[in-house]
Amino acid sequence: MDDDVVGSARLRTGRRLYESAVTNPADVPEATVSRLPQYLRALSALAEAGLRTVSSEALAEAAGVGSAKLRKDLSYLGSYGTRGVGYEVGELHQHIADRLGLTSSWRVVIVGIGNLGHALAGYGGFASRGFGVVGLFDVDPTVVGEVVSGMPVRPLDELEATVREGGATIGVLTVPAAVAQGVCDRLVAAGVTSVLNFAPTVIRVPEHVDVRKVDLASELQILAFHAQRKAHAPGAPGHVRVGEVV
Amino acid sequence: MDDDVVGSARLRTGRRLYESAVTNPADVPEATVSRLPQYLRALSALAEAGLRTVSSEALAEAAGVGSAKLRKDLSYLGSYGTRGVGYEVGELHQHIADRLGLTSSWRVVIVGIGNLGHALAGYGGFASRGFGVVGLFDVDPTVVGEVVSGMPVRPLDELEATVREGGATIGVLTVPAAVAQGVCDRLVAAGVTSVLNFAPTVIRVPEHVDVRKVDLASELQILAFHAQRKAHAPGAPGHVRVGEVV
DNA sequence: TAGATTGTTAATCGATTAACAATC
DNA sequence: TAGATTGTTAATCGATTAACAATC
Repeated sequence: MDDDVVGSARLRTGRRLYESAVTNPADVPEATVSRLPQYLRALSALAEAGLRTVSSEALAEAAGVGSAKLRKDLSYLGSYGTRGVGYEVGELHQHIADRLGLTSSWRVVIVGIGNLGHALAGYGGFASRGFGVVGLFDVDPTVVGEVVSGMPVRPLDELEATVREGGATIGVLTVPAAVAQGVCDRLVAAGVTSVLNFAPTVIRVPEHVDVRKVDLASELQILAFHAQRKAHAPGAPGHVRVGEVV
Repeated sequence: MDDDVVGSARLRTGRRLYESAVTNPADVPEATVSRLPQYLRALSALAEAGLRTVSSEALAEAAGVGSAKLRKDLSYLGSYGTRGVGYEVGELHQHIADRLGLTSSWRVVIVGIGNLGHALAGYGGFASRGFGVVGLFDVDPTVVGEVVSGMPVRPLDELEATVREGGATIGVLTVPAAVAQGVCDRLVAAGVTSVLNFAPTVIRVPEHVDVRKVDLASELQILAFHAQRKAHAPGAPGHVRVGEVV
């Protein structure tokens, strides 16, 4: 699990000593990056089902996208398919996992061990995918000391020391909105460069830090928008166009 | 809270009897829809801070976007600003809330009361935003009957009856991937038309049903991709270009 | 070789952005 | 009126899609 920094240069298959034809990670479009985890999951499922090779058509179906999009996405990573045959399931899985950095071991801290923090700390998907939780933190003295999934909840004071000693680079924020920015600043100061923010607020970070936001309320509101759109659509039951004489 | 179907036609401000110039909800771009909750949140914060009016520049700053994008987004909803002045905070909040359908009361069921289901059931943001939880479900007999946030967990058998009687149209899936499709099918058959899927699997639904997916593992993997990109970037410590003679 | 399927091209579509005329 | 700020235009950018030449 502990590959070195130039991990992707390793020559597992004995092919491609020079990767000049392969796109740089920086050149992979963001929309493509966001779909790589889906492809990885689909490939895992296909491997478990015993398949050795898969066509772009079948893999796309399993991942819930169109086959043209899938082939375009994979083309950004390089050419790992065989015309007339398809993709070798295990090999493609390995390539994508490499590109996603899942062959490194990323160290994660979770700050805010409320309901959601508890749920995330107990999430089995961390370890199996190259993510190791190295610290759980909370301010609440009644929560501090509690053991969650085999790991004690520490006081917030110990945040910086643990991040530094544990070498954590990913921070998960499950704190109230009001304190999210402050906690984030401390994480960044201690060396975290990637933040997954569950707090319902905008947080600002220096340019070298990545933030992704997961927002339950927003997701529900977007669903509500479309539900309302359906209800108001012409032809929908009870729909009346504004200004229309009924 | 219980506005009727033509709620957005109500004439709160006495203006705009005919809305012909205003875009249909169907015409609001998806990217814009996904930002409306952020704007709503920013407006709430500004209102709490006592502001009456706000410029696109200041609102954009609070929402974490550019001002040009904000003005373009708002233009899809209609013209609620005043040139030379800005937007009236309360009025704009009301308009966006209307468009998102938050003045209706959406009924929600949550299926799968594990760690994450617990967290969501206890989430305070539901009620305050026009979402009412009308049912919690699990298959596990040791969980069924437990009272979570004042509501008893019911056996899965009662899913259809509760969805129908409660008039739920939104279903939240916090079940294992293996059973997600089956539970989703039952939700849809019972009348749910919007699904928020936390299960790490692709689920298929009829065309009239909306699905949004929240996926912790994917989010972490996307962060890992960018972290790896940073580590491999030219100039990064320890970076060696593939094929380069060191 | 014939059939199958990739990888790539080019057209289309949708989103972002800067600039500025309209107008309060 | 003069200053400020919106709403819209048009250019640019990025993502999607269908079609098909390349090739196994």
